[in-house]
Amino acid sequence: MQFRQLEYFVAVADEHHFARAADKCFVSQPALSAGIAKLEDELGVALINRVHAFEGLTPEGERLVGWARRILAEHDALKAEVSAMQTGVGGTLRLGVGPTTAAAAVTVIRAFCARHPLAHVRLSEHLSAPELQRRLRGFELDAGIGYLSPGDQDGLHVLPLYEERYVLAASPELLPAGATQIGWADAARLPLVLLNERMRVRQAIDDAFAAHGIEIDPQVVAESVASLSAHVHGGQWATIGPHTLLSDDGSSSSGLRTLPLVDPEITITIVLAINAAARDAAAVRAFAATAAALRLRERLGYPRVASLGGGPVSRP
Amino acid sequence: MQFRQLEYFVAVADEHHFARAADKCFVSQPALSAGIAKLEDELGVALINRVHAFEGLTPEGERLVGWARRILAEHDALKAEVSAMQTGVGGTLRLGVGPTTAAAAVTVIRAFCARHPLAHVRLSEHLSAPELQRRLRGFELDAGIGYLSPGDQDGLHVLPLYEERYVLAASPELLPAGATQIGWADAARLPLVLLNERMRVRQAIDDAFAAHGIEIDPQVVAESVASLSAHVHGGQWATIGPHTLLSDDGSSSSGLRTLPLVDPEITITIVLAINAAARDAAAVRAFAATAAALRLRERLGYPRVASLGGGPVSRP
DNA sequence: TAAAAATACTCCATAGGTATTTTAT
DNA sequence: ATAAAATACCTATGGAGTATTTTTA
Repeated sequence: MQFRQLEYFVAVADEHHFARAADKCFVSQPALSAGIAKLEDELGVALINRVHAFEGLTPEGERLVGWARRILAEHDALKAEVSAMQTGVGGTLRLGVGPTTAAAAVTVIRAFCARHPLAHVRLSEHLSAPELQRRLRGFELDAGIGYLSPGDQDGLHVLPLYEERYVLAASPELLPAGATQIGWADAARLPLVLLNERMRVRQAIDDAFAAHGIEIDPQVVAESVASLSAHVHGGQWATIGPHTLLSDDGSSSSGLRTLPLVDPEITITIVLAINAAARDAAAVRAFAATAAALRLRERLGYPRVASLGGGPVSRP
Repeated sequence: MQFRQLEYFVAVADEHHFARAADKCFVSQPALSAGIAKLEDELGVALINRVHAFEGLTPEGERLVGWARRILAEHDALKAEVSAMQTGVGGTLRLGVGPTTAAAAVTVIRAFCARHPLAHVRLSEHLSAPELQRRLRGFELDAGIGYLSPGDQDGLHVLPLYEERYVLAASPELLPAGATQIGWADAARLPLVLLNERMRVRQAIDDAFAAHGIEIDPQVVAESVASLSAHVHGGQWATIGPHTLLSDDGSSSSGLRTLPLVDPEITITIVLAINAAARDAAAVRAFAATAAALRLRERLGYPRVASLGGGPVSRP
């Protein structure tokens, strides 16, 4: 068995196509076919169903591709360990982030890259919590930032980063004059644009409404925070989202107001999650250390100072 | 980089000798030397200090040998996964056990081998708690049974197995007639043979004595439970140890008596520990599942039925 | 016909063998 | 002299290339 053959196998599993996989591996198609055949021969089991075209992995292949990814990830980690000892932490960290965690991710990535100039980060964004977990467990990602319910932490290392608070954002004219906060029942009476029901944020919001016996039916259902912002800035809708994304930071001071939602105040803990088997890799250790040192709970805590501009403000 | 080269490197790290390492790998000494040289060349770093004989690993080698062991372990795990799917769980599980956990180990191993006839177990015995941890973390062992203090569990998966209770064992003539238990202060007045101070068991015993302001100075200090038994069966000494090893099970009914030690009763939790990165291997999963299913806490609980013979007794 | 994978075949890089040398104890 | 590792040199396995075939859509 060779590392090369495992790469071929994983490439085919990813590309669903022998010739494309071969391109990705910078070898000819017959070379890749031969490599896969050799691997199957050595293991004594078919990995890929193919009659005259790719038709998916066999059950054995499905199981083994995870091991192949793991071994390749640790092969990379070994090589990265050498350069980490010689020229500092380098290599590429594959980071997945949840749909509403951009602020935290940016903060950590900025610090990480500043401290480790040779390191690179490859971002996978807009990952739902289950997808984030799947990719972490399958060694497709090195680390992830997002929601993770306590029951989903098996096999992962979890470092809590900060608590996400929920706020309502809208043009001032939609809101009661002079209000400094708003209850869920009042929020339900506004024309709302919300994320779709598959997102963890939305589920938390629905739960908060449900606690008041309210079933919400937003006028607009969106798929990204950018879309939320666009709708809200038009002035016709209000939205609900994490304070890290909706609080006015001065850069887009279009007269938008944000009010903390109360009764109840809901929070979601945003964590850094790492596959337990991958945490020893140099870049992963460094990323986790950076994230821990940032004390995001203080930097991204609510309430933050609005209209000061210039990003997060650290408070004693 | 090839798996073979990593094997060569690990073999040299283990054997401290190129020719012996080559034997272990079933290749000629020059082939092994060339393989190591190739690996060092590819990584761009010296792994082994040698002028005209082996002189230890370089700092880089020291760090990388752990990665090499890990990758090789997972290489084995991948191959084992195939046979596990085809012919059931097989391969060899490298199990480390602490100095006084034979009873638990035997019980689990018996069940594991019965359920998975193709699987083999390679035992490393008499491992101190720190050594057990070191080998688990260094991928030299797949699983371990022993003591593990809560602070030492980072990077390991821990499954509590049962509570070890401490008893005093001696010939009846050394003990107060009719006693059903004995206090630490009374135990201190007997001629004692104990394990040495480096063993976790002994430390717990010393702590219990210390709670009464007693500093113990046993007449005999031994290194194995077998030695304890031999001394105690001679009739001149009493000893203190875990109930699983000292309680009379009928097979050696030489008139020995065991009394539970009280004031205080001390217990130590015996756990199954697994490297977090190794727990997905088929044999390791199977071993952990077997151990969990055994409900050792009930089977090895104290007090157990003495003088019935025939091993552990399960109680409702 | 076009597209996808396997087959045929050639080539050469390299892992591994044996024999020998180098160097230190 | 002995032991340990490196070097020299040879062999052959097999990985990778190009060209081609096979098979289905």
